[in-house]
Amino acid sequence: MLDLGSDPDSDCFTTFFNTLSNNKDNKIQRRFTNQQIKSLETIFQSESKLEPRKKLQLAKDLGLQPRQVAIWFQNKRARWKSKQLERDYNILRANYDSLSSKFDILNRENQSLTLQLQKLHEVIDKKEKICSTRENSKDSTEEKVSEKGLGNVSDADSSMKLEYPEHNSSMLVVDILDKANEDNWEDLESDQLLNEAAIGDTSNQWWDVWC
DNA sequence: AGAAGTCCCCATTTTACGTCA
DNA sequence: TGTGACGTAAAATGGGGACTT
Repeated sequence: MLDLGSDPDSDCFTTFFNTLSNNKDNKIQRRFTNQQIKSLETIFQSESKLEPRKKLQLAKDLGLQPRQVAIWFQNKRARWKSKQLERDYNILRANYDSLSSKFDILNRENQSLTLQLQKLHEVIDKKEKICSTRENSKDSTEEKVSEKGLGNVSDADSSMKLEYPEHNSSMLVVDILDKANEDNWEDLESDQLLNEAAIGDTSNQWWDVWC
């Protein structure tokens, strides 16, 4: 290997070296000059495939064999394709990461909502049992009063009225459901609903006024 | 229809050259 | 400072498919 100690990127060096190689081995030059590369790159930017006539003209202009020009364009297309593949991969990877992140957020939200729903079902069941017990006990008392001749009580009066007292700090579950039934229910944030339902305030729960 | 020529793509090899111990 | 091993990019090769004549 010749080491001339000069800038290997300079045209002078390359030309000189190629000349040496040509004279020594009587072969065509192996490395193209910077000027040749520049011309080839410029044309490649506008057309990645060369027409035969243009190829011959370009080879003549650059002092190369037409076959060399054709090979250069083939290799250049391969290199460009490889780079493009890398760019596409990076774009797809970024999109995937973004979607994956969103999926994780939605998944966690879904788990949280499922848990909250389960708790609500448990509370409803519990309260319904309590209501049922109280109603039975009230009915038996009224039967006793009626037997003592205090008058008949109409069904309407005896039926339990579901009255909601004013409750500023919490939203009733029916309100939540009404809200969810609106057209824009998708806009409701789960956190908002949970906050409005005052799940965390055990001293003043909406289900305390259920009966 | 099929043989010959040409071009291109693709995988692979060869070569040039920089870096580092 | 010289040198050989190694890695990498570029140039070249060869096989095979598609197309034209």
